[in-house]
Amino acid sequence: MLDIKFIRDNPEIVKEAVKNKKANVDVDELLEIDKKRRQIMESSESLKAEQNSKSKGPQSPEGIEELKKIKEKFKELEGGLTEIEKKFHEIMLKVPNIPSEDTPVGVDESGNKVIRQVGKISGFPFKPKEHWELGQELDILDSERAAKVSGARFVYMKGGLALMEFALMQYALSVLTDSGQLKKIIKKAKLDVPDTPFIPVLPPVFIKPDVFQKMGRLEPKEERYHISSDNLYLIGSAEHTLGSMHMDEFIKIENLPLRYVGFSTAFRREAGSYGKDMKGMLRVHQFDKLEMESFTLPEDSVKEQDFIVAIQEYMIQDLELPYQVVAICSGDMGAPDARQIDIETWMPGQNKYRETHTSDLMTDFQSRRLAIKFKRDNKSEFVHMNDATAFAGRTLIAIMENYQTEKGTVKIPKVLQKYMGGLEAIQ
RNA sequence: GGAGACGUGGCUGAGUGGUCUAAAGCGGCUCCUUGCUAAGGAGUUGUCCGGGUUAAACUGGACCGAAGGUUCGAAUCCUUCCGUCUCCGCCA
Repeated sequence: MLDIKFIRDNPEIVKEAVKNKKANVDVDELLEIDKKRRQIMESSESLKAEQNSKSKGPQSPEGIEELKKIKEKFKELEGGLTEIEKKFHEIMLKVPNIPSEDTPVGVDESGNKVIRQVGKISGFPFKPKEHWELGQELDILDSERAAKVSGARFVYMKGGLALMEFALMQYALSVLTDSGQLKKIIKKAKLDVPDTPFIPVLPPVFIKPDVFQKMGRLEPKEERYHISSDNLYLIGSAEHTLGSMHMDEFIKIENLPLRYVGFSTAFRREAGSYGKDMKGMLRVHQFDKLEMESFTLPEDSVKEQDFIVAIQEYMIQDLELPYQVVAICSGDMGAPDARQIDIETWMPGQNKYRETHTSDLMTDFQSRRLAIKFKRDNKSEFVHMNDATAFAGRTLIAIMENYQTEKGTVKIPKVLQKYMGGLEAIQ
């Protein structure tokens, strides 16, 4: 949510953002409703002030009659106010965040800009297979039985693949929780951010509807799993319950930046992607993800995102995977984002870069709805929030396809071997 | 899931229809005194939404777990929900 004062003072900037983000919001209507809302508020509040001052202590019968009249008038005004506030709030929730200045303007993914490509795409002396072929042949990925038991877009991950997921997560945790390694990353990327380690968290995977709404992640609802018996949603990312963890709290300024790394299963209905990426585990209803979430001072949030991207790149480089960094354009980014940067990792089987990581700079868009603040010079301000993928299941696809051999086996990246009992290949 | 108790400011805790503009204590902050691993005194104290202001000052309203309701008037009465605790049951 944006600050209504900001919208009042900068209607053109907001209109531009609405247009570039393809949001369906009438800013002029919003401002008109805001004006009306404040008018009603003023008259209803002064009426209430009158009522308050007159209703002190026991009343004479005439006094009660007079107060009854004030009450009736007040109720009438208040009814109108409730209605208009509801409308006001509805539109406010739809206003998207303002894209950062360096966000490319564009209507869809064709407007995204590749910032850099890193790592050499290695040629194979044979035709590289797709991950689902490798997985099936090595008996580490079973979609057929998963379909039988759970339906389409589910998988069983088995044997070396199951082990590799845990290895990947453990490797990432070892980097993110170690200030020494973070310091190295900061130095290498020439950044000026503290080396505060990420606090590991295993968050809940259920979330209440109102909290989901405040995170700006409830929509599109068709994408969410809803448990009607308890009116709860399944999260689509650990971000959803990590970001809302400090809802309605003041974070002490000396605790900023506050960084978390959360592991959870992510649930996605994948509505609207019928027939797309049906094979294997690229697009599934359920996958595991390690997610970074950080709360910072407003002036630090952009470098925080740069830092987070540097961490992502550092770890992908450690896995020796070729990738590209992509600035997502206004029309393709999420409504709560100010700046979205994706990392696409090379997948030789598909002969394409595919999205494996994303990084979202939310500025105060979420914290304003969630009321997450800090105090500075006796004033309260909203924190800024960043969230980003550390690793998700898709990275395993990139590893399988890049590390495959002619015999159809999959070698294990060096940095992961120690987390897999020294295993060097899945065969 | 069953039975019972409870939810008040940063914390402890009083308040069962009007004097609550929420007592008192602790903590925090500011100043004073004293003089040294400390003590004492005075003052101050939250959040949100309006108005006002360059910014403040100032000012109106709301907030006692949440949402509704009763009443001229609700922390206090009623309803629903959420949460916490105790006991029982079930259980990785």
